[in-house]
Amino acid sequence: MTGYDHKSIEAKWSKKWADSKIFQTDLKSTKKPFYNLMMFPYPSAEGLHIGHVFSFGGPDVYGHYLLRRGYDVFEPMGFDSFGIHSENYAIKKNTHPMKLINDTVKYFRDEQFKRLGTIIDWEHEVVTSDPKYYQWTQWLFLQLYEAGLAYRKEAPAQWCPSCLTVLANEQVISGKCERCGSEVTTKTLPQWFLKITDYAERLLKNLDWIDWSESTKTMQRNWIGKSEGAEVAFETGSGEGVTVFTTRPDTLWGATFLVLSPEHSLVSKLTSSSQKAVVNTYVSEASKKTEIERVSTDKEKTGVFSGSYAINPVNKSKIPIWIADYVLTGYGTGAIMAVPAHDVRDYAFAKKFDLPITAVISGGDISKEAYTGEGKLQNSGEFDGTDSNLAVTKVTKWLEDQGFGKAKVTFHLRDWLISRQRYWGPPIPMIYCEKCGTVPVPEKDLPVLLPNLENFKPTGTGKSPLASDPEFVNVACPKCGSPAHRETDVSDTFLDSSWYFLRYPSTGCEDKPFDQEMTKKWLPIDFYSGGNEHAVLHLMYTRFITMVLHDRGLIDFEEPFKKFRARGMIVLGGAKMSKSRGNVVNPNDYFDRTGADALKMAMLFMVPFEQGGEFNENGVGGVVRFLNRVVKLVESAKERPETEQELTLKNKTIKRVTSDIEAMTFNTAIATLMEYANGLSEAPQASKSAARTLVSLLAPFASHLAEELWQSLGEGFSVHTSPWPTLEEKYLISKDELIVVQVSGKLRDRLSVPTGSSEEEVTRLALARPKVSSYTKDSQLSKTIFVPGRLINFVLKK
RNA sequence: GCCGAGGUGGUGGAAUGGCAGACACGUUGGACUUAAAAUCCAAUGACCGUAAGGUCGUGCGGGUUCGACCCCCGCUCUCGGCACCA
Repeated sequence: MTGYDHKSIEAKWSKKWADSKIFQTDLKSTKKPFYNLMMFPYPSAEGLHIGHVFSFGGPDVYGHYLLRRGYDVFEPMGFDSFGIHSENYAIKKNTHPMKLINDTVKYFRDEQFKRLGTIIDWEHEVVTSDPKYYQWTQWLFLQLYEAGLAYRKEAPAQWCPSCLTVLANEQVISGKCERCGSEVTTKTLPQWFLKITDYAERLLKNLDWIDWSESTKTMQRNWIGKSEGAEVAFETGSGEGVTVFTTRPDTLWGATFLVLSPEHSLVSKLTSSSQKAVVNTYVSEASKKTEIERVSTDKEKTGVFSGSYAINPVNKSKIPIWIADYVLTGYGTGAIMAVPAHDVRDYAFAKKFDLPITAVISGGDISKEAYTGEGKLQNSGEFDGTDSNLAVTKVTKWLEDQGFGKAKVTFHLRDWLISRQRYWGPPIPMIYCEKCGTVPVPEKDLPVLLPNLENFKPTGTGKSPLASDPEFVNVACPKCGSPAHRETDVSDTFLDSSWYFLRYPSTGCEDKPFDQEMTKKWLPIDFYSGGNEHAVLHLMYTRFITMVLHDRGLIDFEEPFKKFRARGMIVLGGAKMSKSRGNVVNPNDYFDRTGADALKMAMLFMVPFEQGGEFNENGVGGVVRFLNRVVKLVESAKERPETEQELTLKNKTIKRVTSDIEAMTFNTAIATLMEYANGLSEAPQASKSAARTLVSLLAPFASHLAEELWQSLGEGFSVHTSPWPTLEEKYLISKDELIVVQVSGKLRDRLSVPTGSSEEEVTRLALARPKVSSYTKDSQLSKTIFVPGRLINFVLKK
């Protein structure tokens, strides 16, 4: 395919841009700061694939656009280089991650990123595995510890048998490891947790006002999973009370047995001697099951009788206590009151073990199935006849008065488990001393350097490879000086990325994680974009960390990202691109064959940015053809006044492209540019003025080519000499007879407007007009003008 | 099961309640060429018709409206998230 010489043009301009530092923002002197952030990648084996061109290209177009609107745009980039992804790749390559990471970062940055034509400011690069960075990740951990938000607990945790480490709740998807897809099992180890649950209510509440993609907010809301109900205490014969959580206190009179999870702390105490053997067997078997086996809904319920009984406080009936793994340890109190008549799970359990079922809500037929709908209470003492939906609050209040229980809010969100029994991460900066107990590493001793271990592979024993290095482990206690040992687990990669956006403006800072002045000036982030696969991972963690730093008085905002938009994903063969699936498309081929400009534009033209979709290389040729046509059009442009047709088209184009870029609908922005070029091509020669506008509007998308074309039309870098075009004249009504048919939806009205009226005039006339009910069937063309608060629809009559 | 987003030509996708299918891809025909590629021009939702023109068309069934891809009700399918969360 012949055409413009993309190779030399792109090489020429990326060099000139780099040499002149044109896209480096002077962070101190800026007047109109705009922090444009994209989720940074982890530099693993595959390199950037074509999906990255899409996900980085889109927000970068926005950055280019803002520059031309006069903003000082800061668009940094970095690498999330710690973590299991990178470590696993090193293992596969039989290299050491410390060596490997430099090569991969270099490849990503120099061979791939820098060819894209972005406005990324590489002077502020952040690499999370750099001690200069992770020193502050460790500092962050100490901050959390000081705030009482980091604690160590021996607890059963979700263990990935392939990654050989425990995982946070968020990193287990349908019982499988988020990273490798293995079914997780349970392992009990001492673990460090961060108390994100303390922030559950705030994390939920702020979702009401932050400007984020609705899809992301919904996922977070569901994940936080607030449910309101009551805690009720049941007495047992042994003197140990069992507290349960329920969202249906109105069904309390129908509770015919209690169920404890196998890990519940009272299991052994409440097991009678005759049941001991059975219970022990059941509990140990439950612990061996994988998460998948335990939670699969279609599996038959299992359980054993503990041998003891509890008293239902509301009707004093004696009910048996069972142990079953359909009750989860980590949710609520780990124990439930079973109301088989009105809960499908309890119903199935009661049927299987032949336990009594008592209906306490009218409606439904409990001989067939559980009735979970609404109705009137029955068999419920003084509450008989009350509507069940009203009874929830009434009974809760009554329980409080009687001292049986209290209102309680429970969240699905669990504390964030950050311990990883792996090598490639920042060591958790804690020391265990026999005399002083758990002692944090003093800030002055940071970073706790990750030792260069030859044998860094995961052990699978539940201990990190760091435990095998005596030089690392043995340390003097910072408090008393006596022999002590270090924590040997490293922290979760998501802790690294939970604060990286704070570091970018302050990368030079040696003595603190982020500079106060810079942070005030540049944060919170004006615009952030990335994938929804991080909705409950990275995006939840960053919000939590930001709130903590805010509460500690270190920053003055509590939400890190003013605006967030989730981009769609580019898939191939219906699947996410990954090396293991063998469906990775490398952009470098296209850089050589068609140029980065064409590739980036083609990707953005292919599918709506927030939706994503299937990669199809057929579209790339179309964009190349378009760019070639633009080159010809600009080359043949003539110095002459713009025609009326050119003017009208220009106004329409500027309007549309501007609003499309702001709405991240790049596909329609590009279509509009194509229409503009097509329209200008109708005349033998376009005017130079029109050509300039076209090039200016094209610049964010095909930056190298536009720069080259701009040179042929004028002087200097386009970013300085080609501001974003604005509508020079008001949107004029081109020809006579305009009729308004509709104002604000239902109202119907008609009026003629003189030729040459501006938007304002038409609007004023329309609003001043009393409404008339009439309708023209011969109305042919229409256009809409937006006036604050009202939509006015004009129909042009032929 | 629950929550969310969707269903429009051969394909990707456009359309504040107002000409459905913008813009592309593909296909077909034509021009240029010894030929091909590239490029340019034309056609391209389906059906009927030589044509002018007509009929039907946005997952299915209803409704609101002068007018519905768009709003409302009920279904259905696809994709994403959550899931024995009490």
